[in-house]
Amino acid sequence: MKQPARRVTAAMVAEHAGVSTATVSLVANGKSSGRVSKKNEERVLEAIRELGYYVDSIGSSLAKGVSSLVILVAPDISNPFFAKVITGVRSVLGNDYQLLLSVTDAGLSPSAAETRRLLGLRPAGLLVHAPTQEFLDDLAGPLPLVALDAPRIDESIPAVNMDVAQGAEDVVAHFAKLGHTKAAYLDASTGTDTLTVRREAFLAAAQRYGIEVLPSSIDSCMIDVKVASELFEQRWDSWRADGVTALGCATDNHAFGVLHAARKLGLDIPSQLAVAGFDDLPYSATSSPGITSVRLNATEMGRQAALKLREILDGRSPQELQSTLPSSLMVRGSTQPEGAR
Amino acid sequence: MKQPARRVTAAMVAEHAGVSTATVSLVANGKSSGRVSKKNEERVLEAIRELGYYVDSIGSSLAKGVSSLVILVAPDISNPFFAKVITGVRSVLGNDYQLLLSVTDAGLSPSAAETRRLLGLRPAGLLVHAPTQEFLDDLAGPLPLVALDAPRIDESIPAVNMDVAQGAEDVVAHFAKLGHTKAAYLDASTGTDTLTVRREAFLAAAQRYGIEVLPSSIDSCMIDVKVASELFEQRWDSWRADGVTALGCATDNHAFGVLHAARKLGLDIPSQLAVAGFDDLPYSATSSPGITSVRLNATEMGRQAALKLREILDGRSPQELQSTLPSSLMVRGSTQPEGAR
DNA sequence: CTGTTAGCGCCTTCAC
DNA sequence: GTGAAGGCGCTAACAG
Repeated sequence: MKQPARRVTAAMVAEHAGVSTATVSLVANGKSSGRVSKKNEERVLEAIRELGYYVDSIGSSLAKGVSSLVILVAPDISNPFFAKVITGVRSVLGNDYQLLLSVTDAGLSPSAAETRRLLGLRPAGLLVHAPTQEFLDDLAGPLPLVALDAPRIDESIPAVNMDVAQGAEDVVAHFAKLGHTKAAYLDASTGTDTLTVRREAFLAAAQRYGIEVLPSSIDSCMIDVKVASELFEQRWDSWRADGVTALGCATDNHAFGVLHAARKLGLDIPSQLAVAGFDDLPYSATSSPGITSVRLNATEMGRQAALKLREILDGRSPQELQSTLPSSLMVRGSTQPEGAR
Repeated sequence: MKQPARRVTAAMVAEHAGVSTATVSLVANGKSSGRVSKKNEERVLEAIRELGYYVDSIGSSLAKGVSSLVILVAPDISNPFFAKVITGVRSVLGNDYQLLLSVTDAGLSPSAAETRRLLGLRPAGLLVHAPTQEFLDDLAGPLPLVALDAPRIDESIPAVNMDVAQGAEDVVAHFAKLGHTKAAYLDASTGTDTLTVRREAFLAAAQRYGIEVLPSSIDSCMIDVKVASELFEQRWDSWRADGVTALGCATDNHAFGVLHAARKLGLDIPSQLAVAGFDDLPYSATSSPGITSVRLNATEMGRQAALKLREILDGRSPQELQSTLPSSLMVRGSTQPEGAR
């Protein structure tokens, strides 16, 4: 398979095989059955192989008005959680669509300009993780789209969510059962809805369970171990003074930061402070102490989102427009000493 | 900005503004200075705003023969390390190119078919993380490309690497200084070159430093905390019998698995076994014990790779075709008790 | 300066 | 079952 100086076009293949470009198109797209004679089909296939031809998706997209691209818009790829989502998506999309990720800067939703560039690619569909309403407004079109992890999104938009509210409630119930009466909450400053829901559900549940969370015991920072560590180190004195003995974290990354700071401060987890997070990262089970965390099934979320998108792309409307995946609380050493379990 | 049913094309804008499509193209691409009258330019701008027009990159790419896409091919996105690479790349690419990630299944290089689909997009350039030679062969063209983390790649291919060999040597030297004489190595089974270099450099250094690494003390598994944990649990008895007191891990993820298993086995790290890894993941500093690890500057790698690519895209040839970034050993509790440092 | 023209590579009618 | 022709939206080259 020698590499020709020039791109191999369908026209070259057609000439080489002694057929027209229409026939080449049919064969190359697997639409030949019953429309192209066996003999010509073989010839074309042969020529394709010989010349190393592949369909130019630019020309194809232009002609068809749409590409075979599915773009997964991911505001925060640093979350290891995300790799699992991709695995799920890929398992469904297979070879029929080409999956590409669009990553933005740390936790930020794409700007309007970036959104337009995305649309300029004429993707067949979009999978959007934790979209902001603003982003969806920018999109403003009938583009097939499924949102992931978008708990408060407009009901008309297909979405797959995780039951983080239940997770937050489980955390609080767990704290209550352990006898805590004063808690703090370390929020993430990226204002995605899932984080808002986590916080609000935590606070609401706290009230129900009679756990006090003072406004001064709520703070937030970026999803970054180091930043979280520094923030906690700063705030701990005051929280301790307030009588805080339990801490809910918006993400396991925050919890890691707290663990790190605690070690530095000589603060014992969980006897002096119980810490719980969300996401159940792979590392959460293996840290020391292990982090009690709300497990979310990322692979399944990716899978279901891709399934919904395919339904839409195939012209069927999804059975359930929005679905919610269950969460479960993984109790580990950061809230409860090993022996007590 | 009302959304019309149909896509807004340059022709519509031209009509609306009373100019030709060529003028619209010039203005929309910022190439109007000195070629379009102020008056017409304003009119076009006005029309663009009014209609909500944006350049269709499909049509544009077709006409120009190349897109403004830079595709980052990433075999293993689950590595948190990777998010940093992206940050670095983005900081250089800015708005001039559109960065998209192509992800494959866990650690595998793209298949030839996937590669062709990638090429079908006519990317302006490719950034490839840990490419296999096979992948580069499939590419077979004069496409601007920069490899990342490809220590053994053909010298004619621009690449940015990290000095993992030095890192491996540092680990061994550290072990030697601590008095270890028998070590094991837990390799990653994804056969990328950087992993081969890590292992070989480790073994070579071990020989120089008089540390014995029995063939039976080398094993490998996927880059996955759980899998690594299970493998170590299985092998530890035999390694201990061989007198192994130090363990080099191909990645911090492996080291995490080992830590996890050690806790289960009641094995004390580092007094019974010293463990070191590569990558210095954010979690490595905050686990307990912290993991001694070879730090690699991922952000800088992304930045430099993007810079090289830009040079190529701008028609300049990179000053240095290949460069290597230094690594540094972060010593933590997994090899040396806190007090001893 | 500005408009016209001719493709870029492909797919989809529409005749044959 | 096949080929010729038109057009997707844009840009570059060329006339005016």
